[in-house]
This record gives sequence, structure tokens and C-alpha cells, in this order.
Amino acid sequence: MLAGMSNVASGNSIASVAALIGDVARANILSALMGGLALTAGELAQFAGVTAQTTSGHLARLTDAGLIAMARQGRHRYYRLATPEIAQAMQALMAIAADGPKRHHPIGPRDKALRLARTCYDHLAGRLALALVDGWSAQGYVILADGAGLVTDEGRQFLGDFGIDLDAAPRSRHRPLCRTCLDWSERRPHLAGQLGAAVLGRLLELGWIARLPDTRALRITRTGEQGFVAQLHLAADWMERSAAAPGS
Amino acid sequence: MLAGMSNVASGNSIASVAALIGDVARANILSALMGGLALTAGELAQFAGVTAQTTSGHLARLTDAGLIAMARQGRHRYYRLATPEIAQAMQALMAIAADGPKRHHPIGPRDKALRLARTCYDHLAGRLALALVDGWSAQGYVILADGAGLVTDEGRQFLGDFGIDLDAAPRSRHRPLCRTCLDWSERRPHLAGQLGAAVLGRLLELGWIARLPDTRALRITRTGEQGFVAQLHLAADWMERSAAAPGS
DNA sequence: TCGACAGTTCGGCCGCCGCCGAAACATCGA
DNA sequence: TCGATGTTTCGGCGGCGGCCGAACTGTCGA
Repeated sequence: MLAGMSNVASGNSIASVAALIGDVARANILSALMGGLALTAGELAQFAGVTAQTTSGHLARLTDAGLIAMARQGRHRYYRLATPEIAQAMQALMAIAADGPKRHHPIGPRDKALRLARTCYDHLAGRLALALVDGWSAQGYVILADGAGLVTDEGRQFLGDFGIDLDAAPRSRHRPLCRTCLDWSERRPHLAGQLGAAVLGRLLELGWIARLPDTRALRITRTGEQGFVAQLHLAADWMERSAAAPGS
Repeated sequence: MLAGMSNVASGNSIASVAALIGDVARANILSALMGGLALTAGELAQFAGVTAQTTSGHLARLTDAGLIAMARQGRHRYYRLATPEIAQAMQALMAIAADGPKRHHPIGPRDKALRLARTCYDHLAGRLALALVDGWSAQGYVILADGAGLVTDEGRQFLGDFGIDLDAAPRSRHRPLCRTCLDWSERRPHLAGQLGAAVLGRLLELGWIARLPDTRALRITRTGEQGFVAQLHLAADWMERSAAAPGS
């Protein structure tokens, strides 16, 4: 007889986490937080499409479960994803959800922007992220084989010149330096992990990209258009091609 | 005003996938299938802890959603996880669930076996998997830095001698050759992807490990005990240490 | 051809949980 | 101190969905 398989991290706890994500309002909340910014309860209520009371309940449950974390600031309460692991799980679920029910999503201008460049929790995603990876691979700065990623010595030097010091970061055990992240829109891996976060941070700092309000999409600035090609080994005609054929 | 964020792979579809996993019976079913073997509806009913009728309903929903796939064989119907992506999502959820609610799980003998060696969908996991990775890293066969993994030329040679021809595999775009997989019991990455699958297959083929019935746990055979140390660069005293201190 | 067994379908019960209105609490500006 | 705004708590309604008993379909063995 099948003894029920003890299964330490067993169905019960998995189900409770998944059930938490498995509600439309909460999934919307978590999706919004995948943008990487901390948002107020009110903003999250808008994203969730339910009233403030209901949202409050959801936020409490998500916090109790350790999926999100809260910081008081004045009369606002800012919520964010608790750990990178949560983002990774959301990521994995998005990958499944994306190719499931037909590709019939009518693609609006909003989606175009998202597909071009967006944040994915703490790093860059979209075609811009892929273009960077391609350029850096061609230069031998990173090796992105088989869904795995490594930074070469040349890459370390290059990134240092660009203002990203990988040795400065605390390199916590639990936070891989260079992970890859396969995301829903392009289905190719791009840079994540601490390196991904550092790159996103530096690009925002330089003003080459800018966050758009109320969305995860990013805008490439004029300075950025030049800088990406001149300094980051983006294919010279990438910007034109990208602007010309924004849809998939 | 926050326009509700169009979000192509949006909360709605994410939630439907997560909700599917977010039921204890279905989570148990999927957990059982994480063992990598195809199981019959009856066996899955046992794992799920509900009646056959109820299980049938769950299996239908999971199949419709594309999470599992079914193959008829005589009067049995064998179910398995539909894609590696599904396994990865389960994996990510397990990682969250594992460190959430206390570590107070009383550790039984079953868990000991699971922690020593088990299958994780299609590859090896547990302390045995980590020992292999450690040995191969020390030999320079694989480079496992920052959660990413690469096989060196020496490694390719070594694996070839061991009966694993990495070039023979079709190397599908969507299936990374050498992924890493961080799992709940040891919280360190180990080999997954096509390489992980190939290694597990070869070890089973050689009879160095054997599946135990009704569980994901694996048994290391006598031949295996010698072979792992003699041919696979496992630390010589690993078997003794491992037998001596099986708990965490 | 028949009985045994694996699996599914149908119908109805029951409980959980998501939702909102109302009200309380907290913080800021004046 | 008072009103405005952001957030939470409480209470009650309503529906979705998981569960099982019973009956049906399909396959195997003799």
C-alpha cells in the first residue's frame, strides 16, 4: 500500500503557497510588485481591482505567509516582495501561464512597451535585455550557455569600467551573482541575479532608461539610445529595427 | 489613475495556474509526479488522499490546463508532468514552502532517505547530488558558480567516458543542457537540465542507484557505493560519513 | 460471455473564502 | 483641535469548488 509519502515540503505547504497566489486579486498584487518597486496599499488595490478593505485582507494574508514585506512610512504602508525566491516562483508561473491558453492576446501599445523593455522584479527584461546579453556574449564578457550564466574576467573588467563593481556586492550565499531568467514574452534567458540587479540599477542611475508610471515598462531615453550602442555593444542598428518592428 | 496595467501574462492566467496547484489534493498529485515517473490514476488517488472519482476530476482539470499529460496503456492511464517548466514551477514553490512555516518537521526515516538521494522530476537531488557536484567541481569538470553551471571540455570528455554523450542529445532550444536546481532539503544548487537527466538515467542504467517503491527516494546499491568513489570522484569517505550522519 | 477491476461521469451536499458596506483607527495638514 | 485621507477590522452575504455515493464505460482474464 502507498503509505502517503511523507514528503517533508509536502503538498500541504505547497498548496497553501500556491493557493495564496491562486486568487486573481492577489496574483495581480504580486504581479504589480514584480515591477520591483514597493507600492502602497492603495495603489495595490487599484491593480487588484478590488476595494481597499478587500485588498487589506489580501495584503495581511500575503504578509503572514512571508510572500511580501511591509514598511510603514507616514500614513502609507509600502509593500514589496519579501525575497527573490518569491519573484522566481512568480516568474516560473508566468512562464507556464504564458503559453497555455492560446496566444490570442490582442497586443496593445502597452504590451509593446512591456515587450521592448521592462523590469522583472530587480532586473531588466524584454528585448532590450536580450540584446544586451547577445552583445556581451559576442564580446566574450559573459558566457550564457544552456540557461546558465558566467561572467568572464574580461566581463568583470568591462562591467567595472561601466560602473558596476561585482566584487563590492556582499555576494550573499543565497543570492546568485549571475542567474538567468526565462521570461514569458520572448522565451529566451536573460541576465538576472545580483548582476542583473546591478545592471538595472546602473542604467537607471545613468538615466539611460526610465521607469514609466503605473507599469513595469521602461522607456529608453535619448542618452540611452546612444549609450547602449556606443558603450554596451548593442548592435548598431538595433534601435531602428526595434522601433520598426515592435510587435512580436 | 492606475489603468489596471494590461500585463499580457496577467494576474488572471497566473492565478488560474496557481489555483490549480493550490489545492492540497492536486498539489499532492503534482508532488508525486515530481518523482519523474508516470503514475496511474489509482496510485495518484492514494497520494492525493481522496477517492478515485475526486482524483479523476482533478486529473482532468490538470490535463486540460496542460500541467500534466496522459498516456493510455491497457486499462490503466499513466499521468506525468507535461513539461520541465511545470517541474520548475513546482520546484520554486517548494523552495518557498520549505522555509516558511518553521523547520519543525519531525524527521522520520523516510525523510532521511529522501534527503540522502532522490529524484527531482528527471534528475538527481539530495546530498548524493551535491556530493557529485562537489567532486566534479573539484576536478574541473563542471563550473558551478553563482547558481549557474557550465560543462568544461574535460568534463565533456569525462562524461563521455562514463557513458554520457552530451552531443548526442538533441539539445532542444527550450531545454537547457546544464541548469542548476536549488532544492528544499539542502538549499544548495545541484545539476539539473538535460545533463542532470542524463546522469540520473545513466546511474539507473548502471544499477548504481535504484528507485524505491512508492517514493521519490533512491537507494544506493553496493555496486554504486564503490563506483561513485572509484569513478565519479566522490570523496572516499563520503559513504561512511553519509551513513553515520544521515539527519541534517 | 461474464465477472473483476480501472477509470470516468453525474448529482447533490457542504464549507471555505472572496467580496463589500459600515465603522474604527492612524496620520497628516491647518 | 478638526476634517481629510490612507488603512484596517468587523459582520454578513453569496458563490465557487472540492468531496463523496452511485451509476456508467472500457479493458483484461478465463
